[in-house]
Order: sequence, then C-alpha cells, then structure tokens
Amino acid sequence: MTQHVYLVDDDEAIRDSLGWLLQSRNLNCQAYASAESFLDAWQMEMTGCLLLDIRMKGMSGLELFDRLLELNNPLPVIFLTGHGDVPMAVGALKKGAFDFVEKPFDDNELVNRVLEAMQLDQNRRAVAASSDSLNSLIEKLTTRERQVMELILAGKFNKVIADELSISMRTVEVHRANLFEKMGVRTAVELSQLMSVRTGAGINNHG
Amino acid sequence: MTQHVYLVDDDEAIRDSLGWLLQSRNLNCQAYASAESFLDAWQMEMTGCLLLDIRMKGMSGLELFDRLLELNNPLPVIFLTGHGDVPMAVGALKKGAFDFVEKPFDDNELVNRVLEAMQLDQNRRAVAASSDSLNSLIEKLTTRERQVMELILAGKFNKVIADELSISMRTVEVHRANLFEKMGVRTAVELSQLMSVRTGAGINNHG
DNA sequence: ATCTGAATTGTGGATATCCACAACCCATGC
DNA sequence: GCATGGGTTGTGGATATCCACAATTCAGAT
Repeated sequence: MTQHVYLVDDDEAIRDSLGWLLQSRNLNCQAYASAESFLDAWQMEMTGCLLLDIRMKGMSGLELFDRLLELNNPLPVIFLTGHGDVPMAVGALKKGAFDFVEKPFDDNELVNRVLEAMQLDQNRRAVAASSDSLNSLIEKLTTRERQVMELILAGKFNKVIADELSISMRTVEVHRANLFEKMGVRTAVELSQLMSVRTGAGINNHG
Repeated sequence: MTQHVYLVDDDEAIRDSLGWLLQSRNLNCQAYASAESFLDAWQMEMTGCLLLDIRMKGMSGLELFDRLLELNNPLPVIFLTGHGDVPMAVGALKKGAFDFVEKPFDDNELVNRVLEAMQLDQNRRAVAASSDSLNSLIEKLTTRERQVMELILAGKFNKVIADELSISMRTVEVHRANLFEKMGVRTAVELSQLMSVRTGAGINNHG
C-alpha cells in the first residue's frame, strides 16, 4: 500500500487548501471531516502520516489521538491547531505525537514535517517487517524445536539440553539441525544475533 | 555522586522558593543565577536533573540547552517559563528536553516531573554503566584477541579464522580461550549476546 | 484405514572444540 | 642482560558437533 497523508479537519476550507498543497507536492491526501469518520476508516495497515486538527465538532483531535494510542496506531501524528496552548502541545508530544504546529502555518514548513513523518513511518515499517518475518520463521518451528532453541540461546550444550528435556542427545541434534535450517542460520552465534534484534535493547527517552 | 536538582534561574525569589520546595521533599538542590555560571560549573558527572528557566539576562535557557546538547549532557532538562509559546515548547521537546512547564506551576506536579526525570537519569546511568564496564573489558583484550572475537561473532569456525588471519588453528584456540576468559563468558553464544546489548537495536522516536 | 508430520532414538564416522603441557620469537622496559 | 608480556605453534586426548542412513511411535487429517 502506498503512503498517504491522512487529514482530519472539520473545516472544509482547510481540507481543500491542504489537500491542494499536498497534491501539488505529489503526496496522496485522504481527507476526513471528523474524528469519528477517520476512526471508522482506520486500519492498522495505513501508512504515511496523520494530520490532525484539535478543535473539531464532536470528538476532538486529542480524544482521537488517545483512541489511536489504545489501538497501537503506528501512524505518526502531526497536530494542527489554531488555539493550542503550551500544556496541550507538551502533553501531545510526550504521548508520542510527531509534531504540533500552529495555524497559520508555513506551507513549506508543514510539507517538510509531513515528509519527515512519512520517512519515520517508513523506517518503522521496515523494522516491523523484518521483525514480522522473523516471527513467522519462529512460528514455523515445532514446539520441541522452540524449546531446544531457547536452551541453545541460553548457551547450553546439547548434552545438557538433552538432560533438561529428558530426551536423547541425538534427538537434540536433530531438532537443532532442523531449527537452524528453518531459521536460515548455520551456527548458534548467527541464531543468537538473529534473535537479539527482536529483544532489542534500545535506550529510548522518557521510558 | 548523589543526585541533585540543578536549578538555573536569574530570579532570586524563584531560586529560594523552589529550593525550599525541593529540600522539603528531601531533594538536593543546587541553584545557579545564570546560564553562564551553570555552564562553567557543568560537568559530565552531574546526575539528577536540570530545571532551566528560559527568559534570563544574558544567555537564555534555550541557548544553554543548545550548548549542553553539544556537550552531550546526559541530564534530563525541565524547562520552566512564564512566557513560553507553543513553537518554543515543541522545539525544546523535539530536541530532547524532558518537559516544559509554565509558571505558575503546581508544586506537586513539578516535584513529580522532577522525580520522573531523576528516575530517567538513573536508568540511563545504569545502562551507561553496564555499557562502560563492557567497553573496559573489551579494552583489556589484545589486538589479536579483538580480531579473533570479531570473526567469532561473524559465526566463523576456528579453521576459517586461522586462514583469514594467516595463523594456525591452535593459536586461534588460544586467543579464543583467553578472550572468553577476559570477557567472562563460557560460550560463543554468550559472547554474542553480551556484545549485542551494545549494538542496541532500539526503535526510538523521531529518528 | 492410510497418510502425513512431529517426536523420538540409534550407529558410526568426519569435524570441531576444549584444554593441559611445553616451547619459541620478539619487542619493551628495567 | 634479563624479565615480562603478547603472539605464535605443536602434541595428544577428552568432548562436542555435524551429518547420512535407518527406524519406531503417536496424533491428527483425508
């Protein structure tokens, strides 16, 4: 699915002018007149970014943002507002919003933010995709193979693994060879490195 | 070194009242009357957090923040301001400030932010410390041992390593045993996992 | 009932790793 | 000159891993 700029604003003039601006930069824009209508249309597969007005009739942009957080929405969110205050902006950013811009905004500035957000989304998708492909590999393992893999990753010898699972060493060897094949690795070290990317030890802010 | 709350504000009344507030909560507070004086006193070893007023005579809080970023200052920064606007707050947070609060602030709220910031600092220190201890282990390796380690982590057999380094397999075995000893691991898998924490594959925002 | 996939085990041999004991070369430093 | 430490190599035996060939048991699916 190609990337879109999802625009949620109850002001038709804004939707039109922003839509025109974005399309003039070759960006696909999908506009929604209310938070509710976007929430209805929302899907996990949406890629790109979300431009979200705060003050709207019905559900506010901030409320929609909270709903999306509960849904683990991966779309970077750029808030647009004409009447924002500092605590509102700070709260939104601390919750993970990508940006918070006040109207009236500079067209070029906004487009740049949009492009940055879309780039971030793309990067995250790439990471998620490799993580997914790894998970699908793991799912193809049998129960025993997963058990053996755990113990291999704990740095244990086949002999010890055999003891702990109360099976013969030979069986462990078979499982080991099979799971290496399925995981596409040739050595335990490669397996360890492959798995270490998913239990990623990242240092993130405000954690 | 114990944690401190470093307070930079050119208003003596604020320094006094905040100092009193913090000490009443058993927090060590160190106050500075200007950005310049804090910058002079600044050391990488400072732990805790930094409360930073924006509008000050001389260097502003934002300028100081930029200087500290260049110094890779690890202290979480909480901005305090009576005249902040949204773009200022957004800019500060996107650059990595921990929080941005407006005066007048609620005492309990501010103390909570301070405690969160100090907790974050402590967590980061812990991560950095383990990373440092790992680096010091690596520094104790000889050149050859590091070379051998690289190739082990590339999942290669001793035989291959010997070929690539143009040394005998026996020598590789010796280096391998020595570096395992120095790194405190018993298997290549453990070594791989040990090293994987430092090439941390974290997914951070706005990257 | 038959088939398929998962789990299990064995034999035997080729490779690899682990390790103690011994030793040589070479540069730096006292 | 001599001690120290890093790098190098060898022998030989105990362990472990890798792998082809062969086979049994059991549960679920057709």
